Amino acid sequence: MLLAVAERIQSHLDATARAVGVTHAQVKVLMQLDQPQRLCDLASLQDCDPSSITALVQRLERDGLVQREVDPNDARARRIRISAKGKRSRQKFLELMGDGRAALDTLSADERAALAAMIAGG
Amino acid sequence: MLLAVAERIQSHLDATARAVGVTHAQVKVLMQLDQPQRLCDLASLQDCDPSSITALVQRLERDGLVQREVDPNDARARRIRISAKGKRSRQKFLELMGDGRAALDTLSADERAALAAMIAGG
DNA sequence: TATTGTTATACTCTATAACTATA
DNA sequence: TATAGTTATAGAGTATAACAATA
Repeated sequence: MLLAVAERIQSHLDATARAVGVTHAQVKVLMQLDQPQRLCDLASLQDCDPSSITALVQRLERDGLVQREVDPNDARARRIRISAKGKRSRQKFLELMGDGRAALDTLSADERAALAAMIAGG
Repeated sequence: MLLAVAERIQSHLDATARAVGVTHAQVKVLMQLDQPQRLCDLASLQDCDPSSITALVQRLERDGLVQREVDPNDARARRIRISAKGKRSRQKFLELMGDGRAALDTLSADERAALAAMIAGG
């Protein structure tokens, strides 16, 4: 049941990202770029392999949503910075997404009550 | 916040599926095979393109988790049936997954209360 | 030597378009 | 003509392994 809700939120998230012209994974990265982040830090935050982030960031850069710059403190590292276009995409996504409550709209009152009790009592 | 919980459940789901040696998408299909299903019905249930299900089922069949048979009522259609091995994988997944409550364990009591209120009142 | 990141490669999921076979 | 399914192709996400540059 909790799983069904998670699936529904996930679908809502995917659809919203698509409406903005980005993917779910790309949005997750954009969300973490309030400050420029090193690539390895992004990998830690997303709990995935650095090579995956390299690929992801390459697509974000290709689409003009981020810029890469050398870390002034470590010539090995790259800092990823969100662009103006990236900020617009992120903002648009958040507006469309709301707080995710829309994903609960398909649940009945009974289902919502049961779910709330489960979470509160978990 | 709701989104964070959904992400956490999603991760738990992915990790559990991986532990059983299948993918999240494959488990979702196995869950819908209490009765044999036609491929086009699986596509509807998963809300995805039939060609995606064709590919997915090919991998499930390769791994011995399902069998395909011609629908006796329609020579165009194929019925997908879960195998004994598939049932064991599904069972193991459900046992490891529990009811998904484990995904809530990282939330504080305050967070859980806030989330429960949001769901109940949504 | 250890860390940061990239490249090469491979696999899964997904979609679109063109196709075959059957209804 | 419409429906069920497949194949070809492509793009995204992910991982492993081997590698280069820097610390």
